[in-house]
Amino acid sequence: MLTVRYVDGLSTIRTLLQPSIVILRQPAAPVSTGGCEVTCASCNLRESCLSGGVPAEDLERVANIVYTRRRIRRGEDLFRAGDESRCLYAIRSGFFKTSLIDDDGREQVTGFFMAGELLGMEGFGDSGYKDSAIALEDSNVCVMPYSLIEETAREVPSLQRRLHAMLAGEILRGHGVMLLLGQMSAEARLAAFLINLSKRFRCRGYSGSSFALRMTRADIGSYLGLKIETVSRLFSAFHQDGLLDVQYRQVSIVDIQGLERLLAD
Amino acid sequence: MLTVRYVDGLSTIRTLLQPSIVILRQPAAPVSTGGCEVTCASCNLRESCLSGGVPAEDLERVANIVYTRRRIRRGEDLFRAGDESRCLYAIRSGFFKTSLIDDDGREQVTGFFMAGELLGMEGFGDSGYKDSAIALEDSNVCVMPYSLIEETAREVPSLQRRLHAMLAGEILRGHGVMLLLGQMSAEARLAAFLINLSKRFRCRGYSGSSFALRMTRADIGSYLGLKIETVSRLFSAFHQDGLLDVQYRQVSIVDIQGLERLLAD
DNA sequence: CGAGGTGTTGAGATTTGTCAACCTACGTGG
DNA sequence: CCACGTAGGTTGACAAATCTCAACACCTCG
Repeated sequence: MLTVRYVDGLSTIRTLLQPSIVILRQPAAPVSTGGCEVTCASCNLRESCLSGGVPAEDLERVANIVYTRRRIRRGEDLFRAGDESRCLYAIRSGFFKTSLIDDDGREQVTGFFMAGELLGMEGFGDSGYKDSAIALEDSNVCVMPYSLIEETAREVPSLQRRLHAMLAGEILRGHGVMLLLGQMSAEARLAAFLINLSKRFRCRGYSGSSFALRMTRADIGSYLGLKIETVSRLFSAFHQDGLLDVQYRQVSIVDIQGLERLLAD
Repeated sequence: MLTVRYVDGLSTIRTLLQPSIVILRQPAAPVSTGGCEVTCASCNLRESCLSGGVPAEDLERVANIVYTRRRIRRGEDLFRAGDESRCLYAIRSGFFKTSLIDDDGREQVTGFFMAGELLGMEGFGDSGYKDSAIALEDSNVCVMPYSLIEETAREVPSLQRRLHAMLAGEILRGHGVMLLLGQMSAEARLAAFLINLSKRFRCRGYSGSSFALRMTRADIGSYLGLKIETVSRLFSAFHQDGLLDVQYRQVSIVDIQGLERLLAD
């Protein structure tokens, strides 16, 4: 069974649809979003998204994978551990965190995701989601059922390659976080985190030196394996050392090279 | 370009082959390994491997993905960061670690892999391997070029599903390690590690309570984000607390429930 | 405009790391 | 087959990093 949720006004409604065959019959015409037609071909996030590297002639087939779009308000979840929905999500706008909660109630934030990035890759396969994705600001996503992706990937090799590359990239990102958590000092972890955010904002055309953090100190701490007091103290220390200006969530990187030097610790 | 290595006697020879077209022409008949014909259908690791869940009628097609087999001696690498070989490996026998080395020379062991498990999933996609896989004992692997896997996956949906499930599973495994590194005490990390090893040995028909560690304390420490002295002290403490018997690499779990209680710390 | 969530700072405790000495097993070569 | 060298493993004393607990400040949102 495939569960698709959509947001209708204030309430999140879960609707149980027929399995894939129904979805495969969807005409999948460009979905109108507030009167503005959007397809992959006209999306400025195309290259960083699932359609990246897919030649123009296959773009329409890829665009048809987008079964619908969803708006998620800040604080709401896109999916949650145990959900039966079997979809991949492309972030059109907004910001998310994903996290895993273990039997003893400990939360590990496993990643932060922004526009053009994919969410829900870990749910591919039989077992459904084991983690949750929560919007840290009002967001829009393209909803792509696994079944449709797989059907299309069988017929469009460039999409298949891209999908595999994205999955492999997510595995590698995980390895990088392991290295961060396993080998780096608290100072180096926060520096790496800020440098990474900075780069990702810059790639999207935003300022890489001045940005607002979308997450709390608790989220940062969980992601970096540190307590919030430690995170807070490190922000203060970086500020004192002239590496950045911080005012709550507003961060301006003053000395990026200074931050990079900290990575070695 | 696709690089395939094979072991011939004592030396590892790198042979540059033509790209995928050559490989696709391989007859891929059952490869003889020391006089014993092996295919996926007759392999007792089939269900945990890439062919898991693939119905009998498709098994031959999946078996044909195995381009060759390789023997890796203890200490040798199966692949290394920067290698151009683009293959997935199924471990037929033996034991491996994978690790990532950063610019400052820090090594993070990202996983330990045993018979029936896949290696090299993170290399799918364009960028090649960024990490290395090193044999911790003499090992045998099935070599499956990505190009062949992808071609077959387009035609055999059950294989495609399985592949995606394996990739997603590897992403999730990474999230679990993040939780371990980010939230758990040293004690809990080692306990979790031993419990995990125990389960995996048991699944393979070996004793889950008594086994030989294939890796050094340094490998364990790197994987768990701890120094070797800490790992060593924890082994001694577990021994003193009657949780296990340890003699260097030989471990016998005496009180598995006691170990499980430690997970909460 | 007030309450609760979020963030900061300090003092002291705890965990883990560092450095150093030493022990043990293994495998290599004589 | 034995001896020896070396890699791997253990233990202790001490240092350092990070956490804990507690008090308080700020800011945002209803």
